[in-house]
Amino acid sequence: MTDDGSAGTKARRSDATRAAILTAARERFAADGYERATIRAIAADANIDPSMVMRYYGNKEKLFAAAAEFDLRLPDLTGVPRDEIGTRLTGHLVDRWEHDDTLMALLRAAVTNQAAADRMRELFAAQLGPAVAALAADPAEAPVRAGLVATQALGFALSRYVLRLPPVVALDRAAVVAWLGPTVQRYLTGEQGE
Amino acid sequence: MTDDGSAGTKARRSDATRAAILTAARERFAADGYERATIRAIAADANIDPSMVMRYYGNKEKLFAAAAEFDLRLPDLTGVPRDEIGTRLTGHLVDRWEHDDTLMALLRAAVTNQAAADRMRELFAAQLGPAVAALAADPAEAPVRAGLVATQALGFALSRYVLRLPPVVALDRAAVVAWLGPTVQRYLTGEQGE
DNA sequence: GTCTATAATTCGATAGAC
DNA sequence: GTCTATCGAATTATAGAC
Repeated sequence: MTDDGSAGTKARRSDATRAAILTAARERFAADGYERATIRAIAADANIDPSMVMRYYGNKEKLFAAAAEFDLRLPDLTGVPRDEIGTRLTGHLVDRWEHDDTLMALLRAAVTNQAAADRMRELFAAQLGPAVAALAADPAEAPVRAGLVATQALGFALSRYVLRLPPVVALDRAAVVAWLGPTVQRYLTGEQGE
Repeated sequence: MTDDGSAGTKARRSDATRAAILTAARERFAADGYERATIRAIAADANIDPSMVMRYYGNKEKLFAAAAEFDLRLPDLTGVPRDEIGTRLTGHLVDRWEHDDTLMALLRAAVTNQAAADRMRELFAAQLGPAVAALAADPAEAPVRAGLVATQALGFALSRYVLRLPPVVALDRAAVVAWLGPTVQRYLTGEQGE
């Protein structure tokens, strides 16, 4: 990041090592949580020496910060038919959970690590919040609606990927969207108590 | 438990100590999760020597098992008007979260500890599952419905008490019931995609 | 850039005096 | 029953040789 070297196209040898460390870190943080994911184990997964992790990322906290960088990549929903945005958003979120370890790392770590919880709050405030605000009739209630969507999205991920509640694990993608989609739809566009 | 002594009404001195340990353990496990809740810290909270914790409960795992014993105390919903069971169940669950550290201890620990996750699965299978089955038109789909209720209930608790997402923390009890009640109602008695 | 050696802590658990 | 002392293991992090 700080030194581009002489050739712009030539990747430094260390870049591959850095990337390998990040991948291994994401997997370990996702599988074990913050405190049980050790630098030694991450280094072993990346086939390097533990001291290299320290050299590249300074300490465990900064390594986590780098590994937990995440973009929800929310699609633009303003053009979608209003009664379909719940299912569309639900489907997108399921796909993001399913194919990227980063959200799992963030979730598992956020339960026992303050910095990770801060990051998670920031993620929803900076990414989900604005997306919901763009859809809301009344911008003032956008934060609440985004928060409600978060409860269902996070609860689904917790139940399916962390706790592995059998009936929740058994649902296929279509069933998840069919069950959770209307809930998300109501949180985005509906009213209390109906 | 194993020795009643000579007088049935006289509590042994050790009973108070055991209870103090359990209370402190629940608070620490709830606040810090399984690995960060140390036996030393629990003993300090209970104003006793750390070795006493080991003497009474053997090891950390058994201490957690004792501290995480929990009863959801689900009310009988069979007499409640069918369209009100969602709000009734939601209100009850919020109250259970709010006034007992045990569920928080279980949730925080379950994210990084296998035994705690097993306990959480067992809790829902043994307590929420049957209650939902008693209400379901088709008993075969009761587990799925109970699982869906779990995703929303756990996601709410995670967002409000663990991650402390500001918009979710700001909701008062009535708003929580008004927003989440209909969701739980649909999971209990409704259909997919509507 | 890479690795060895090790410092400095912290934790669960045990042994044994009183 | 209670406490002191400590073991053995594991962790993050650093210093320094090559």
